[in-house]
Amino acid sequence: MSSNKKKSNSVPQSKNVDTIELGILEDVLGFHLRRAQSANFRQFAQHCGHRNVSPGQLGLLYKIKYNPGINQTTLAKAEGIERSTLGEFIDRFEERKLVERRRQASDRRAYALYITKDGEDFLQEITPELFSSEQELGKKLTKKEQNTLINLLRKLTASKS
Amino acid sequence: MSSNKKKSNSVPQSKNVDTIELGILEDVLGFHLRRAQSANFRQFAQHCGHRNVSPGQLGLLYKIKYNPGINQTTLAKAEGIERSTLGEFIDRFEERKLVERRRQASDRRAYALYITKDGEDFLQEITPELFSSEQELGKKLTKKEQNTLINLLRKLTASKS
DNA sequence: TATTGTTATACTCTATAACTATA
DNA sequence: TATAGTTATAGAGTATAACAATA
Repeated sequence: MSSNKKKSNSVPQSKNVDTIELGILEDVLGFHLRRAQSANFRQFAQHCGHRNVSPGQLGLLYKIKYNPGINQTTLAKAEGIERSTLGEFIDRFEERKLVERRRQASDRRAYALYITKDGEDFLQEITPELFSSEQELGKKLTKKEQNTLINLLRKLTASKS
Repeated sequence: MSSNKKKSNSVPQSKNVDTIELGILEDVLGFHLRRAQSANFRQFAQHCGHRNVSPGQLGLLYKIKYNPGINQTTLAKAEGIERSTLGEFIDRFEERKLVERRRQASDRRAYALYITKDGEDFLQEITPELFSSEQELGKKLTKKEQNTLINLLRKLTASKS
């Protein structure tokens, strides 16, 4: 190593992640939402990753649990995804015996979706882990701030103004 | 259609998206973050979609602009993605002449990244469209609420407690 | 040996379009 | 004709592992 280069310099060789300049992004809500979502994903993976579901999949399971008999088109709309996309998720849930499709006499085109016993057990097991993930995610905020945040996000996405 | 079925019923055939039960999800921050992010993505697509960049890509472009000479490993860490993933984004930016890789005499393994003139122009054009997207995203909140929301998200993701 | 970046590969999430069965 | 769901296909974003060049 030549003498005019120092390995330990007061200026770090690579900028610290904490000190990267964000410029205009600093005031862009969408940017902060993405970043928060990313943090959430990380916590979720850490606490619930071993269950082999994504946050989105878990959301679907809860929605099926709380809306028994819902059909795929309705659920897809509620999730903001295409029917074809949802169908594949339901396929995988069915393979894992977490969800059941039942044909309806009233409309034999549609499936009514139900959480199975295994699905209920699965949710029972993952729920405390989800709460751990939530706690870790929100640990830099007071309880009051967490409530404020959730309320603002609810208001942001409310379909009725 | 048999007489014991009514087409127009007081109960809608498919549940309204607004009325789907969320149960426990109602109080899960991660769920609301995902939903807000999804709303953001929709607004972004509507206002900036014709520019052929995703919110994540645009974030990278701004970061390169505001951190000229940053290297790929540092940028990847700041973005929370793998070097290999980032490399592909930079490839595409370079093909579009938005970003330039320059070899450094000081460390010939690394590239220093710079926004090009075309990249600057691109950002200049898209920025007002991003602001429109932001405005639409935040329109259900007062200006004060928007500020509160951003501050809470900043606090949530702050690396220093 | 360690680090920067690339390449090859694969998986998940997503959409679009064309299709079948049913209404 | 319209709707519920499936299938085939494609593209974006992501990661892992192995590699070359350089430190």
